[in-house]
Formats: sequence, structure tokens, C-alpha cells
Amino acid sequence: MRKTPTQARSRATVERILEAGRQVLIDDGYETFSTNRVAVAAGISPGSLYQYFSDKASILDIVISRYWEDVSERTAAALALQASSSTGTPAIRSVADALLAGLEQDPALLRVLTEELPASRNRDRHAALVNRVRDLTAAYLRAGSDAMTRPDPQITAWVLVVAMENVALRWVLDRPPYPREAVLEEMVALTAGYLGHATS
Amino acid sequence: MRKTPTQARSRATVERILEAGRQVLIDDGYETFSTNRVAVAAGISPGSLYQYFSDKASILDIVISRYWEDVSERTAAALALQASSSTGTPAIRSVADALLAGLEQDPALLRVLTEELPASRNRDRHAALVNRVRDLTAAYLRAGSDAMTRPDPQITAWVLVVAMENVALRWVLDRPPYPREAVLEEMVALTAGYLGHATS
Amino acid sequence: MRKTPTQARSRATVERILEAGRQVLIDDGYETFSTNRVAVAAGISPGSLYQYFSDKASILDIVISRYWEDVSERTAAALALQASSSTGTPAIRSVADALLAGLEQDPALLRVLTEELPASRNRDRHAALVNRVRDLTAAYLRAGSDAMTRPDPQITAWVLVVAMENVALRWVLDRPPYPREAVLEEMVALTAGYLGHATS
Amino acid sequence: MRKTPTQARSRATVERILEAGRQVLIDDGYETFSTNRVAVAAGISPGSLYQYFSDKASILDIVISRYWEDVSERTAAALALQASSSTGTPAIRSVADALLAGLEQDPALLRVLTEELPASRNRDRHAALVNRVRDLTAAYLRAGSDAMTRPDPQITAWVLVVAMENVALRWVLDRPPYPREAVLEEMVALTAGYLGHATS
DNA sequence: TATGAATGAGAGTTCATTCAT
DNA sequence: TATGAATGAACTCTCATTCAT
Repeated sequence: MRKTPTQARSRATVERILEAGRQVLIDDGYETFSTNRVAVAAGISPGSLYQYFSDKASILDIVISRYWEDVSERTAAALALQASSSTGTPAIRSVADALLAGLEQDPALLRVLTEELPASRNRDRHAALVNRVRDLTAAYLRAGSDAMTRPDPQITAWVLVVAMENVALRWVLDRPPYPREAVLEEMVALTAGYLGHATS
Repeated sequence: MRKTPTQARSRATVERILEAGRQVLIDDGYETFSTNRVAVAAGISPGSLYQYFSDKASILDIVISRYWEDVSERTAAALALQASSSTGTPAIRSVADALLAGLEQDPALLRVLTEELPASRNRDRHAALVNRVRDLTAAYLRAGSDAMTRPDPQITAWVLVVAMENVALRWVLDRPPYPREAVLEEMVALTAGYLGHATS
Repeated sequence: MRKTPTQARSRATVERILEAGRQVLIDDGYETFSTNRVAVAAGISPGSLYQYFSDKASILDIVISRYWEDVSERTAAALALQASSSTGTPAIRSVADALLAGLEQDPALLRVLTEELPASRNRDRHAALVNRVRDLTAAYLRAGSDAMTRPDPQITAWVLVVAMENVALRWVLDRPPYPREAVLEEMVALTAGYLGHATS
Repeated sequence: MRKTPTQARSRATVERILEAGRQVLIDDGYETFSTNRVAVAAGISPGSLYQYFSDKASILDIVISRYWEDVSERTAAALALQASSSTGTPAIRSVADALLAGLEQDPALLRVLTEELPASRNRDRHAALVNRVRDLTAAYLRAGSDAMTRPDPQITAWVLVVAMENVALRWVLDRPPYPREAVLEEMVALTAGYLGHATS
């Protein structure tokens, strides 16, 4: 402890700033997100922010990155796990479930990130998620290719991911009057029909 | 709009402002969209903006409305036309085609609207489009219900529209390396599989 | 009529503008008094205002002048009439009454003129009123000088007018909870005591 | 005030702003009083104003408050002191003197405040002053009521204060050609006559 | 290192006035 | 003469960033 007192303190300050940034984003929205607000929320002075972050954008960047990495991690984990341990519609259901769960986990931040931030801000992080899931899906499709009716696993994976993601996203954010279970069922049906599986 | 322009000159000015607004949006992006920039781009003085528009937001509103009305009009027209004149996969293909075409028509503005504006700005307009298409789709599903394998046309229509929209949107904006024809084919397969049609 | 059709129309327009100016002043207050508003209220175009008035100030000037001339006329008339036809406290009461009546006649405009306009705007007009009343008062004092206990009619007249005016003005505008009759009585007592008259 | 300045530097800045506000008011008048002018006069940037003042009005408010508090303090102090230590005309003279002195102390600012500001801006502050003096006067009248010839101390005090205030104010601002001594004498006579005292 | 005072460019907006029609 | 579109300087206010302490 003695060795790195300032480093430990620094790290704590950085965390305080990031958490404050997250809160300000959720509470006040993106348009009123300002370095001064973040500084106040973090209990430090505006000048001190610049000891740890080069500018406003870099605070945002990290808050955003963390969020999407979280979602990505969770979803990919579920996918890796379920896809290998099961096949057919049970596997599909597990993945869809993981996707919903990933997005449901912090809807307040999700809303701000997807509805208030310029999408370009999320772009790279979000693309990374999509690609990751897409590649895993493609691999999975190739593996169980016997039943597949689509010719190109790449494009099929892309279509699936893009379609599923939006269904999950809109359901979480817009809360249309359909129960989670029903939406999950439809997502499975959509995927299974597309891939040529029989839905029981 | 503040004043209803009666003279030809003022109607021309309003058009110049709106077109300038569109250009500034495309060229400079949403974050730097400012009344002064619009005025310069329109070749008028800042004060003149306020003869016809109550504030910055109302200029944006109209630029946005016009865009989505355009897309909505085109897509719905195609849907109404094609869906009635054909059935099965040809009809589905027509609708997917209309959707793609609608979004392809002004991709630069589409990009700014969907990627840079806070989604809340598009929200109502966009929701109107989605609802319109969803209701048409639901009606269509009910009509040809014989072949339908899904239990609830409402939720099925919603899932379809949300899924299709994102596939079309991401393809237009992200330009993944898949030819239009192939994507269209996948969209049809996705829909047909979901609805239980046989894909020839 | 034929000879001066435009002149007659002009005159009517000028009147419309002045009346509109008065109304805008009363309804919207001085701070939001603008040439555009006046033009709208007068039912003419902003450009036309400048056919008849050189600028915003000159409209205001005339509205103000008219008001104070009105008050001045009424009060002076009463003073001239009453002061000659009676003497002692009855005359004083008449004058005070005239003063109150003059200010009571258009309190809405009075309020705006005295409370919202920079006093400098009223200055000359108001000074004219004060001087007029002061001179009449001085003359009156000189005439009935037998009873007078003050040495200099000029200063005495000035003090009287300034004091009375404010009592009347504040009573009309601030509406303190004293009946008109009582205030009148006090004004008479104040004057009579000052001039050395016996109050019955 | 937005922020409570803690450092000596910032307290100095606040003072500089207020003094600059006072100067701009005196030099340029109320109509051209602008935050930019104040900032320039204070030798600071426009943004710095807003560290300590929420808006333009709040700067004005404090400049105005300070002025009237000063006048009020001085006048009331004189009144409290003199009125108790003496009686009859000497006491009256002291009060009138205090009133004149209070208003004479910063005539340039007094002029702007009373002649250029919408009266509503001074209203509360000014009313506070009037009420304070009126109540002190009423109390004084009740105390020495033996000689009083007026029935209601409240209304009498109000009339006195309103009348006296205007005599003093107009003398300070309009500088009529009467020596201070003479005006004081008349004020005493006016009051004494009104209250039924004998003027020596 | 931490502070918080200070910065200043640039934002949105108004309105008295001008001028082409 | 009358119109109303157009002007543009000036306004109030914000906030990412810097810098003296």
C-alpha cells in the first residue's frame, strides 16, 4: 500500500469521475452532460478532471465502452456456452434470452446511449459487439450446417444478428405490450424459420 | 412556421432555408448545426430565419418531417400496391424492396438523422412510419391467414417490421459487403420462414 | 372632401397608429413596446409606420404628450375656475379634487407612463404640467396674499404642487387603504396649514 | 448570487462587477446597460459575470438594493436619533434634513434609478423605505399626540412621507432655483402647519 | 496534485429600420 | 403610398478549457 498511495488515490478518482459521468448521463441526459456537472457530481473541481481525462469526449468514451463491453461480454458468454451445449431451438432460445438479458440489465443507460447520443459515438463499440456475435453465430451455423437452408453463413449471420438485435432493443426500450415470453417465442420462430429448423 | 409566406419571394426564402438546413445537416453534422450556419448557407441574414421559423428546432423539425414523410409515403405506397396485387414471396419481396428503396434514396441525410440526432428527435416521425407499416402488414397477415403459423398477427407484424427495418437500415448505412440482391433474398427468406411459407 | 382625400386618410392612419401605440403600451407594457407590435395593432405594415413617424420614439412622444396635455388641461381648467370662484379651503379642496380626478381618468396609461417608462421620457411634458399648475397657484397665492404666512409665493407654490402631486399620484397608483374623501381632507389640511389658513 | 465567493480574488471580482454596474448605469443609462458593457467596464470577460450572478437582472438588483439600503439606513438613523432627542419644529427640521441628505449623497445614481429605470424595479426597495419612515413617523405622531390636530396617525404619516419625499426628491434632481435652506424651511412649515404646531 | 477563478468564442434570438416591389 | 421581406448589429448567456495560486 505504501508503495503506490497516489496511484491508488488516482485510480479511485478516475472511478469517481466515471461513475459521476454515468450518473449525469442517466440523470440529466446527453444534451446537458457537461464537464462542470460531472466535476460537481464527482465532488472534485473542474480543473481536476483534466488531470485524468484529456477532454470531455474521453470521459464519455470510457463510459460508453464499459457499457457495451459489459453487454457484449454477457451476451457472448451466453452464446458460447449455450450454443455448444445445446442445439436447435433450445440453443436459439438461449441466445435470444441472453441478448434480451444483456440489454435489460441497465436500461436507463441504454436509453441515453442509444436515444440521445449521436449514434456515431456508439458506433465502434456497438459494431464490435455485432461483429463478435455475428462471427460466433456464423461459426455455429457452419458447425451445424446439416440443417441449414441458407447458402452463405456470413450474410445469414449478419441478417440474424441485425434483426434480432433490433427486436430485442426496441422491446426493451419501447416496451410494446407483448410479454417477454411471447417476444422470445417470436424471436425463436423468426430464427428457426429462417434457418429451416422445425419449430416444435 | 411563424408566418405563412405569401409572396413568391418569401416562399423561395423558406425553401432556401430548408434546403440550407438539409445541407448543413449533411455537411457539418448535427452537433455543429447552428442558425448562423444555416443563414450563411441560405445566403440570408440570421434575422430572416426568424421571420418564418420560431427557433432552431422548428427548422430541424421540418427538415426531419419532410424526410420521413417521403420515406413513409414511398414505402407505404409500394406496400399497398404490391401486397394486394400479389401474394406469397413475390409480395414479400416487393415490400422489402420498397423498404430498401425508401431508405436508399437519401442516404446522406438518413445517416445524419439516424446516427447523429438524438433518437428522440426522430422518434415520433419514425414511430409513425413503423406503425403505418406494421398495421398494413398486420392487415395483410390477417387477410392471408390460411398459411400463417404464428398465433398473434399484431406481435408478428411488429417483429417483422422492427427486424426488417433494421436489416434494411444497417445495410444502407453500413454497406456490408453483400450485394443488394442477396440481402433482399435473405429478407424474403427471413420473412417467409417466419410466416411458414415455403420458399421456392 | 375631394380636395384632400389622401390627407384625410393620412390623418386617420396617424390616429390609428397613435391609438394602437396607446393600447400596446397599456396591454403589453413599455419593455415589449415595439414598432412591429404597433404596426400589427394598427393593422398596417411596419414599413408604413415610417411614412408617418420618423422612429419609434416619436410615436411614444406623441402618445405621452397627449396624455399629459389632457391631465394638464383638466387640472388647470378646474384650478382656474375654482380658484377664482371661491376662496380659502373650499378653493383648495376643489383644486385637490381636480388633481385627483385628472390622474384618475386613465390609470392604466398613467401606470405605464410613470412606472415603466424611463421618467426622462415624461420629463418635459410633466414639467410643463407642474410649471403650469405652479404658476397658477403662485398667482392665486399672490392674489389672496392677505392671509399668507409664507414669504415667497414661488417656492411655496412649487412645494405645494410637488407635494400634492405625489400624494395624489401615489394614492391613485398604490391604492393605499384610505378612502378618497379622507385623502382629500388631508390634502386640504396639509395645504391650509401650510398657508396659514384656519381649517374649519 | 450564484456562487459565494470564498477567495479574496473572487470577492474583489464581485465588487468590481458591482462597481462597474453602478458606473455603467450612471454613465450610459439604463437602456444601454448590458452585461457586455459591465464586463468591459469591470475588466473581465462576459462569462465571469455569470460565475457570480445568475443574470443581468440580478446585477441590477444588487446595485439598486445597495443604494436604497444606504439611503434608508441613513434617513431612518437620523429619524430615530433626532425625533427622540428633540420635539416640535427642531425635530421636524432634523428629519427633513436627513431626508435631503440621504438623497443628496449619490445624485447621479439616484437620477438613473428614479428617472430611467422602470419604477417597478425600485418598487419593493423604495416601498420598504417609505414604509419604514412612515411607521417611525406614525409612532412619533402617536407619542406626541397632545398637539396633533389630525384624526388618523396612519394616513397622516403616509401623506407626510409621500409629500416630503417628493419635495426632497424633486429638489435634489431638478435643482429648482431655491436654496437648500429655504426648501428646508418650507418643508418644516408644511409639516408643522399640517400637524398644527406653531412655527416660530 | 488540486483548486476554482477566469476565459472567450460562439450560441440563439430580437427588433428598429430599410428597401425592392 | 403601401407593403412585407430582409437586414444585421447587438443582445443575453453557456461551457469546454486554461492557469495562477
